[in-house]
Formats: sequence, C-alpha cells, structure tokens
Amino acid sequence: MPELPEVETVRRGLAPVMEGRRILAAEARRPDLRWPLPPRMAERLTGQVVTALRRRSKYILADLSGGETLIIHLGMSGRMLISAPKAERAAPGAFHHEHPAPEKHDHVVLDMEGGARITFNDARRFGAMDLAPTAEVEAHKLLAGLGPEPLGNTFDAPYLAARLAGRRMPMKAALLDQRLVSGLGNIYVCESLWRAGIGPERLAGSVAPDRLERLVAAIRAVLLEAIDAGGSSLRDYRQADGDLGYFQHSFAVYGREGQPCRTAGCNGTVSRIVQSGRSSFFCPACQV
DNA sequence: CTTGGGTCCTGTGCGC
DNA sequence: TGCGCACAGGACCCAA
Repeated sequence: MPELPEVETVRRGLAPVMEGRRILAAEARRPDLRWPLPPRMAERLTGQVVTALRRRSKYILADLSGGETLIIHLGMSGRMLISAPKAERAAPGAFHHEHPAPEKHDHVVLDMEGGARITFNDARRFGAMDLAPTAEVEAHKLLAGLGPEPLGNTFDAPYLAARLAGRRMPMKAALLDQRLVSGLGNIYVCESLWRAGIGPERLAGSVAPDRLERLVAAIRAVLLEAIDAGGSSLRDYRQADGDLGYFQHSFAVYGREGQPCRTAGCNGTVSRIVQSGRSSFFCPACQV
C-alpha cells in the first residue's frame, strides 16, 4: 500500500516519539503477519532504546541499543497508529490505561518512554516484521536484493539503460520490480510514466537514453512532491490522529480513468488497462 | 536468466 | 437489505 513517500512520511511521523526513546513494553497480539514474527520479539524489543529510525525502500528500520534492528514492512494495508495521551490526563505510572483498547487487526503494540503507544494495524496482513543484527541488516533476506534508492545518487539514466538493455518486459513491470529500483509501487509508477511520456506497455529495452533521463527526473520529482505533501492519503492509509497533516494528493492519472489527461495541450483521456494483475492508468495520446 | 501468473488476507463498493 | 464479484498501495514463489 504504502509506497516510498508514504513510508517516509510514516518514518517522519514516528521519529519524534521513537528516536532516543526506550521501548517500555511490547506486545505481539498474534504470532505472525505475512510470516512468523521473530522468536521472542516482544522480549527482544522491551527495554531497548531506539537509537535511529531509518528507511530503506519501503522498509522502516528501527535501530535498537542492543545491536539489533527491527525491520518493518507495511504491506498493502499496514498502518502505524500513534496514540499519545493528553499529558494532563496521564496519571504517573498509569499511562497504559490512557490508550484506547486494541481493535481488530491491531497486531503489534509498542509502549514508548514518553507515553506514546504505537500500534501496528494491518487488516490484510501482507506486512512483515523481523529482527536482524544492525551490522548485517542490509544483508537480510528482505533487503539484500533491493535495487538502488530512486532518490539516491546511484540511480540515474545510464544505470537504467544498462539494466533495461535487451529486456522485453513492459516498462510498468520493470519499474515495479524492486530489484531494478526500490520503493516505487503501482501509483508512483503510473504517475512517473505519465510525466515521462512513456506508455506502460513499452518494452523496457526499447526506451531511448534521453527518455530514460526524463524518466529518472520524473520519478524523482513525483516522489519528492509526494513526500512534501506528506504522503498520499487513500483508503487504508491514514494516521489515526491526523496530526501529521496528511494531504490528499491529486494524481495525474492514477484512479482517473475516463477523465481528461492533464498534459498541457493533450486532448487525451486517461485509460485503465490491467498488467500482471494490476491496474495501469495512462494517457494513450501522450504516452508512447 | 527472464517473464508471467497465482497466491497470501481482509475490506469496501458496486450492480443486481 | 443481501449477495456475489471486482478491486485494493506488495511481493514472494514457482512454472514455462
């Protein structure tokens, strides 16, 4: 669900209540998400100070003082809900009671030093959590194969050209492949291809170098604007308290089937096709 | 190796 | 109001 900008927004929302704070209590309310939770997860989290909250692709990484890192993936419907009781209502030593009772699909609960409760809620349970030694977290099975960060300086047109040469996969599928570039999902792939004027069915190896330059610029711009906007807020993706100022991003093509293309001077209409089981939105007139 | 399809899970919205 | 179906932001795993 959440793609890179949403995950980054969640990270930024969690940082003030997590970074530098101790996890006073942790609870796993079921043994698994997409996969089994790591053995004794609650015990391994309890008492740890979160020394840093980082992001890699769509993963949030919480470095812990004991040398492990908590890896969090939100899957399609995962949310991190923050509940911070009003200071005047919080009786000393009794802040646990200031939080609402867990609801359906609240799977992991962290009570932080400072009084905030962080609840991982995930209806579809495609999300995941694991613990790995901080020093080797990049080598973790979930992270090892990830391609470059799209906002990092190793992601550029020559890199794309080299990786896409000879590939007969549609551009849509190529950009969704996290091994090529990591962090894009269905929405931002559609939006980026629209900005770059590239059709989602174009074969990856057939895009000229100058259009790859345009694509890299488009991807960066789309992601940065979405992060700026505080992540896009759709159905499943809402911060409980709404304090973070989530913004209803207005997409150029995603979810706009049948509506006019927003490219200047284009008279096209946004179409929807299905590629590998996912909806692709694009303008057949200006994306070629 | 590359590519396409099925699959996991629950919820929502729509047409009948 | 109920029912069945399509669809939802991800990504692993396997078969051809």
